[in-house]
Amino acid sequence: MVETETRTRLLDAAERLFQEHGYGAVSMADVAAAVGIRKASLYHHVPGGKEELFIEVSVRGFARHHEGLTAALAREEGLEPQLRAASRWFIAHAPLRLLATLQNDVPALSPENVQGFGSRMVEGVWEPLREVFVAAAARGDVRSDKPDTYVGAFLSLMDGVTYTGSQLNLDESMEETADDLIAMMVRGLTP
Amino acid sequence: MVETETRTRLLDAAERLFQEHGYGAVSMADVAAAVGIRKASLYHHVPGGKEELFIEVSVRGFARHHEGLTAALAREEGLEPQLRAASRWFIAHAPLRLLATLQNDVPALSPENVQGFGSRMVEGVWEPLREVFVAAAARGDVRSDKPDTYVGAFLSLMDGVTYTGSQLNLDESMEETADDLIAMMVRGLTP
DNA sequence: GTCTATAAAGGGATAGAC
DNA sequence: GTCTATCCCTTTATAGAC
Repeated sequence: MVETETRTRLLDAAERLFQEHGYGAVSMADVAAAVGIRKASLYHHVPGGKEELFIEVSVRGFARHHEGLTAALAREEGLEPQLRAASRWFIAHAPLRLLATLQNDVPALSPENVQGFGSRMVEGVWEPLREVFVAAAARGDVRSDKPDTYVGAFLSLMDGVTYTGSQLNLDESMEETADDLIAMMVRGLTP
Repeated sequence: MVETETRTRLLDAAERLFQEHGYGAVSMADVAAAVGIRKASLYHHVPGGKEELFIEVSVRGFARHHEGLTAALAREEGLEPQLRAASRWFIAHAPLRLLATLQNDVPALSPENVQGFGSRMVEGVWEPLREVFVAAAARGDVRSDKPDTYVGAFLSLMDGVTYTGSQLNLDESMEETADDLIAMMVRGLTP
């Protein structure tokens, strides 16, 4: 799988479209138009067609998330600072669309690709965050030790932030909203 | 808009399918098969076609949410009990799919229907929950008064619970997970 | 109210010339 | 590597008989 210049542009364009509209709503013609070539030419770079294109883009994206998230988390200490760092990473690479992708796009894939997608997602974003909550629990910073529940919660909240932030523009920035939610997670709404 | 018997069965079947697979993934043939009639016959009951069907189902669903949610909230006092009651309502009528619907399905609708969908959603689920947080703030039960942020947070968390709960089965029930998340929201992760 | 038949459009994918 | 042309299938929706 050689990485030619056009192929990279193709993946970039497809990634942007999939992220903005979702897998099902993007046609190969849309991708081709974004790259500036004809639909049929896409199949030279991605013989497996649309599904391969989506998987390719997803794998690349999760690898980037793994790298960036891990680095961002390593720079901070303590639960709240680490979650804030993670939020900044997600906001800078928004929108996450994790729930929507899992519910709408993934079921359309072949079983092997569903599995591949899932494991890449776990490695790329779930595991790094899981370690944050596990470490916090080990320090006695969290009341009950349910790291997976909390990772799910954090990702749901980030999904919500990047969506509502980009749509209804409240008078807060996404970063401020994220900080509010993280404060809520860590310290609670009760004064 | 007379409510014949078949029409109701049609709406019920469509609602189940849309909720399970999303608007885009459900074809009129799927709906027809679920009802037990031919595709073309659907257009007798819903002349506006697929989009009208989706709107009809959504409006009915949000009205039901408004009724049930309001009643459930009125039975409880205090932030945490009210949120637990709301979670029970959503779990019993799962899955919510709110984020996925907003991101994947709604953009495919006509502008008027987008607006209609949005306002029904606000009236049906957002407003009732908003009042909970407003009241809690008035009682001094929440640190900072950002009801909309918290409604968004709560709904994101509920979306996550009903999804992960129905997929990866952790050893907890959806209700238990919801209680964990509500405790997190209200009292925070810090011991 | 439900049916068969069919139109019309769009989607993914391939063949083969250049 | 990219093009034009085309195939094949699915989907929404309509026409008109019963």
